[in-house]
Amino acid sequence: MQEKQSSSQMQKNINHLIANIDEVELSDLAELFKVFGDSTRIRILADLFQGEKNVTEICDDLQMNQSAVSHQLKILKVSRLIKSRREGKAMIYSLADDHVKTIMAMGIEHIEE
Amino acid sequence: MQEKQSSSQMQKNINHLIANIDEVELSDLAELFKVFGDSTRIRILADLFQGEKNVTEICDDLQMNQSAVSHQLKILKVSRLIKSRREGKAMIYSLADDHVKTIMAMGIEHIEE
DNA sequence: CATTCATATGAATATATTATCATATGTTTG
DNA sequence: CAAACATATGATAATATATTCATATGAATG
Repeated sequence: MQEKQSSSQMQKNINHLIANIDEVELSDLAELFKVFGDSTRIRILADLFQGEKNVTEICDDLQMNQSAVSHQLKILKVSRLIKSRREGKAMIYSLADDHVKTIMAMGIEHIEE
Repeated sequence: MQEKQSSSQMQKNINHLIANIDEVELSDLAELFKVFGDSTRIRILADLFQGEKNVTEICDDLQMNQSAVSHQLKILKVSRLIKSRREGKAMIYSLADDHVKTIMAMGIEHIEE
């Protein structure tokens, strides 16, 4: 039976959850944030907030060379932050899910204080 | 006058907010995530979820040398993710605010899928 | 006030990461 | 099916980052 929790109760659970997280998960967590921690990659993510785009469009938007962009797209893809599909010659990239949005929104809140 | 928003409406605003974020803020955002993106630093943060601790305690918990820990504490401090106060000879560190918790919780949600 | 304890810091080394260049792969089209 | 277009990839060089070592700073205490 799932009881609804008060906000402060939920906060306590988060504390407990994180305080007791194992080393492997912490390492995965660091890896995840490392992916967000590069300005090329975060610019790609922000760009994809406008909607799905192919590689050429992303290069144009960021004013960066295609190879550099492709390398970073691969890292974002492996980390499951973006997904892709082929459309003819082009590869169309888009954000993988809403976690990307939430994580970035939290980050923005922090820096805007 | 502040109107309450539906969840989907809020999501749209976040999209718009991030899609139109300027280069400087994106760069700051990358810097912020870079701080989370190191396993020593994230282990320190997780350690501090148990409550405030001095440097020696953190070193013991992480089984790491004092200098390495101090260097990383400084980075966390400058990024305003932790705060410190002196207590006699010791320096007591603690998490700066709830954003750290929220950001890490979002990250954990992502990797646990 | 000299010593000890706790922490911080600078320099150096080791390691990791990114962008670039050259080229390969995959897809369409004449 | 050869050429053109779109993207991916491997190697390399440039740069950034973390840890270690040695030492400095700062506070308590006999």
